[in-house]
Amino acid sequence: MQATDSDHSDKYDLPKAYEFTEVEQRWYTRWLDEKTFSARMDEGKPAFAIVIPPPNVTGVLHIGHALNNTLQDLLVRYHRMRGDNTLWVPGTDHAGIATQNVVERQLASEKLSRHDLGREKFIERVWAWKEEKGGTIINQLKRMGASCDWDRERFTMDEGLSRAVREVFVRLYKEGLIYKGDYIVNWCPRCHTALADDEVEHDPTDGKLYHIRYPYADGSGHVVVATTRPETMLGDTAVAVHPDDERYQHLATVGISLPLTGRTIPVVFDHHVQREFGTGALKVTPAHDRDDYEIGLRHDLPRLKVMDDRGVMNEAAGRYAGLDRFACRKQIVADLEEQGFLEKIEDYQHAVGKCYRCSTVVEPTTSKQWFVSVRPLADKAVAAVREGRIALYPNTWYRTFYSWMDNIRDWCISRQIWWGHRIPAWTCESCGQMVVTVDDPDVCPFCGSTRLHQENDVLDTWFSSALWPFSTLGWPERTRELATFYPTSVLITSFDILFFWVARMMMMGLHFMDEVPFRDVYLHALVRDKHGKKMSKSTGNVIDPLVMIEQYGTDAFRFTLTAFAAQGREIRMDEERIDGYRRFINKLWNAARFAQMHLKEADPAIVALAADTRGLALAHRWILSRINATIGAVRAALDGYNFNEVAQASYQFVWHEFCDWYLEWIKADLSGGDAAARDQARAVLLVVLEQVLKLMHPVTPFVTEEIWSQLPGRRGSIMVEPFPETNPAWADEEAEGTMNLLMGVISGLRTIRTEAEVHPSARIEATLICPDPDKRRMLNEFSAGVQAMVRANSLTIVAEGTVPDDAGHALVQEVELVVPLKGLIDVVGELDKLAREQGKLAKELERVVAKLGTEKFVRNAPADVVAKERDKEAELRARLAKNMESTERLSKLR
RNA sequence: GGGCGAAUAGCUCAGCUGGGAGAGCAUCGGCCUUACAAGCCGAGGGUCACAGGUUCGAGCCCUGUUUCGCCCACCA
Repeated sequence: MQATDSDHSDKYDLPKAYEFTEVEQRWYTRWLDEKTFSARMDEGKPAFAIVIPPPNVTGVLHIGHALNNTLQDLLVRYHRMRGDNTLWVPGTDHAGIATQNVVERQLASEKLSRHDLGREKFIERVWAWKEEKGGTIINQLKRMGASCDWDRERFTMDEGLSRAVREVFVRLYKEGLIYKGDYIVNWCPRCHTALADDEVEHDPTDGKLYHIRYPYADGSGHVVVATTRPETMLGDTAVAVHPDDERYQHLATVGISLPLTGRTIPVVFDHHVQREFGTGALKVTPAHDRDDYEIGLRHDLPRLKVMDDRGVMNEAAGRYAGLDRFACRKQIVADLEEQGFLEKIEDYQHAVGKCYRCSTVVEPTTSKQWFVSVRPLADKAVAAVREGRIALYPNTWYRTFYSWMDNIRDWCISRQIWWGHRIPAWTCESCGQMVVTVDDPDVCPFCGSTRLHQENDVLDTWFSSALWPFSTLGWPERTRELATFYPTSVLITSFDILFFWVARMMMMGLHFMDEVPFRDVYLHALVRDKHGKKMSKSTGNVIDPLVMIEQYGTDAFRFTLTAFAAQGREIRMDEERIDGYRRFINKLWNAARFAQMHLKEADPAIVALAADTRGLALAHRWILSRINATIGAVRAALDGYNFNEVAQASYQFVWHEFCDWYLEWIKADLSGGDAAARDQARAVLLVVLEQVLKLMHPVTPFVTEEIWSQLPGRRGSIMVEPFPETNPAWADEEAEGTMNLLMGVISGLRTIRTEAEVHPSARIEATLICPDPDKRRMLNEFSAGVQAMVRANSLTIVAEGTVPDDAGHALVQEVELVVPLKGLIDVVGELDKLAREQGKLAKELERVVAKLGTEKFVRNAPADVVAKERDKEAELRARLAKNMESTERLSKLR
């Protein structure tokens, strides 16, 4: 350990401040060397498996990944310690369009395009990129402390997974669940590919609404249609109106003369048309608009494509051919204007679909694409969720899940890019048959021709990730891993890919494995900045996990993420909180340092002393009872995915119970002359510290491992220690009750000291007036402890007495605290405080009395609630009386 | 248009099946009390968005309203 001399003192073996950087590197390396993360394939034990949501191979770790992987690691470490047969499968996704874009940008800087290289060379180039740069995010996950079984790392395009993709494609095709069809899709003219519906983002955009006169074919008048995209009128093949719209009934036989082209198109009647919008007449362009496409189907309208793949007008656009779609729009508007067809132009805000990768305005267009018929697959997924075979956390997602699944459309799986799984379908150029096989065919099975041409398209990236839970375990082979770990236990992911990914894994898993892919789905929140804004580079509010790790340490960062991970939709990350938890980690470190100072010479055998709980002194029984409660709370929180409560419970215990009270209380025993008391304190201190470390290990693996390794006794990794279990012998209500009284008295006396501005190092004399004999006995028994904690020279405990005029005074659990303070009392301030307190007490008492006076309350409320109210009344009356006494007493001093 | 979520201390958030409003940070006062000044001891601070309702009792359940955020959707 490299620490400066000033950080050390001879007394301690540990440096004064926790040096996380060195500790983290040292331990992670060692864990890897010792293969502590590897699944032990111990089939006799319950299996616990998680597959990582594979980050894009192009990715760099952002705070969402950090959260996602912290929560997974938390569960994995927890279950590993519980002795489960635990596996966490890591890996990355080939991320078709994203990765292709990265490499294309690289090429562009060399003034090349992928077409200059050709398909094969280009793909080689992408692989080369992947080998060189693709490991970034994996290394970053390691910095987070992720305990994945790295020997099992997978990539969606590695050999086994590619095999699984082909297998699935072929089977679905043979079952008739994959088909190729002419369909309207979202086309990105820049990426040159079709996009799935959910790959299109709709941004509100300021545009124009053009009102155009469409003359009747017989010249008897015109109808006005409104459109935001006038260039598409070249592809209009009808005008639609609502069937019940009386204004247009006469048009059934007339027809429309399409401006600028003179083509005659029919008027059709369709319920889709909103009568209230504009003039209630809608131009129909089946080849370039999704709704119009549907209308076209219903009325058997021709589909006239007027643009090509690049968004440039084609020959069907007549004299507009060759113009870019937006240039064409201008020209059309100018021409309409000139020829008197333009009625008006309005400013108009509407949602424009944009490519999620490059933000180019998407062009709906018809083309040949491959689809999965999802209905039958979706039904299985819905059934599994309805029957509780898959549970969603938080449960608010059920409704959303069902409504999405009910409205699901066929999934367009073909992409016109090169990087990805090329569709395993060949067309025979001799006989025209389609051949779909897992292995590349040499000859056409229909005619024996060798002239086979494979589809150019690749599959949507999500197609391979939909198979992830079983493809990573070796499917289609029937591996031991599959038998052992499928279905996986839980999927932890962000809710924004519930439909992209989670739902599709359910469909594929149920279809091919005949079993759910995971039993639980935990959807965590999106991380935003502390004002609730999305983090983005342009806003400059990005919190970079690696910077946080360097600045505050991985454990502090992980603890923060855990503390924020309540079951909600958003997390507002505040860097100050990370700093706060860094202090917490340091606090734990120093508590351990203190313990170490007293334990390093201790014989590990003393631990046996802690087993006889009845023989232990109060503070020890109390802390064991508290750690026991904390263990229960942490386990329950982990089992219910209430991660924030895991953090909350450990924080509260470590800082405010273990450090603030217990360590202070046992200091006297640890360094006092009573050997028996000292050994007992050492024993319980060690036991509790061990429990704390194990309990916190899943959240803060590094610091706990480091401290663990320094404790007396021969020790292996804390990672494989059994996770703490509640112990009924530790639960001790009596000890807790007594300690609560003592802590209350101590706090009360400290308050009196502070308010009278008694110097912290000055000693006081105190008297406790305690009518209750039981409490009096307790106070007498632990008087030495109380005196030490409040720096009192003497503590007199009496059954009754009067309070001198010139004394600090308080009432705690029916014990009066009296501290004579000659001339130190701020009489005016005290009176003021008493008056305020009196007001509060009186008001509260009034409420309680009224409540108890209500017959219905006494009759209807449970007995314990009523009893509680009665106790409260008595207590309030007593406190009020004491308050008045004090007021009277102090008034005399004024 | 439909759906979902949020609104609690100055800030960021907990508050699980209804039974005396909590934490961290920030603020104020006092302390280098030998584990930790990255600390310790103490104090102040809230009409639980608003209006109704159910109930003996509501931050929590119901209805409506406002503000903010997100998702879905075929108003060109």
